Amino acid sequence: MTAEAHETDAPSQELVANVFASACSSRAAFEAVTGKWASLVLLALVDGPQRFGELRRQVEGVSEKMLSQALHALEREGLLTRTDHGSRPPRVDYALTPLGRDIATRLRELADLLQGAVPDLERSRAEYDAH
Amino acid sequence: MTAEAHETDAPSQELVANVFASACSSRAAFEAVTGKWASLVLLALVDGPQRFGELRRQVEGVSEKMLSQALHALEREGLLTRTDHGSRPPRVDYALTPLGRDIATRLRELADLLQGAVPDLERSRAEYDAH
DNA sequence: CGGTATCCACCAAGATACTG
DNA sequence: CAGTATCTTGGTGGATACCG
Repeated sequence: MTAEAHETDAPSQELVANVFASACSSRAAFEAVTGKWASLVLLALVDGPQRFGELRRQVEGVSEKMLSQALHALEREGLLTRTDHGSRPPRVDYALTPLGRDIATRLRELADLLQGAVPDLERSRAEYDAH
Repeated sequence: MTAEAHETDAPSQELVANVFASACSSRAAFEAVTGKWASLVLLALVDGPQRFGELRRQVEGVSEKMLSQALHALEREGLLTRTDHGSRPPRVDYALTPLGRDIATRLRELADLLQGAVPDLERSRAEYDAH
């Protein structure tokens, strides 16, 4: 199903996509994009293409397996492209597509917001934990 | 640690927060915010406060347990407030804080982007799956 | 360098039942 | 209505080893 139909017997699809609907494609894409590692990978690529190893080093804590999975998933969604130069030693570059760039830009804003709010966040947590 | 220190023996903290650093508070907040259910809850509250049951119905597929956990986590981060009216029958409202609203707004933009890109996403997936 | 394959531990999360 | 408690399982993701 391309978009959500809230009318019975709707003749055309494409009425309105809805992230809240568990069957909507945008919900799946949203979950893919906001995934633990996928979001950080998108973030890392905002400033330009990167190689596998560069990404691995930049995204602290990611394993090769998880990075590989995240890259495949994002490529599948059409958010990034994989370019194998077929050289020795091997060189593979990952770059954002236009859609990927749009999304990554929003994630960047989100991250900037949170980075700037670190003192607030820590105060709030401490207060909550103190009951 | 409040922010990341990339110099050895840095005398003051607060240099620069970095989502890529696994020990940075902003990374934890980022993961909390982009969590599967938390992000949808924030999204649902953009248009105003909601009750537990309303959220449960709007966020399709969420269980009471997961919703409860997500709400507690977001309250801890200071992104939403819980208001118990202490009445019978019980009524509890959840509303975004200013910071929560900022974050939810970015998530809204992200969701809008993805909802509008549904046809692209589905085409890309189909092409990828066909090898 | 840029990955894949396999094994396995752990925990996120669903189902269910119960309470104020 | 607004949750909490307990149990159970399947998938996530880390560790390790190996391949082009």
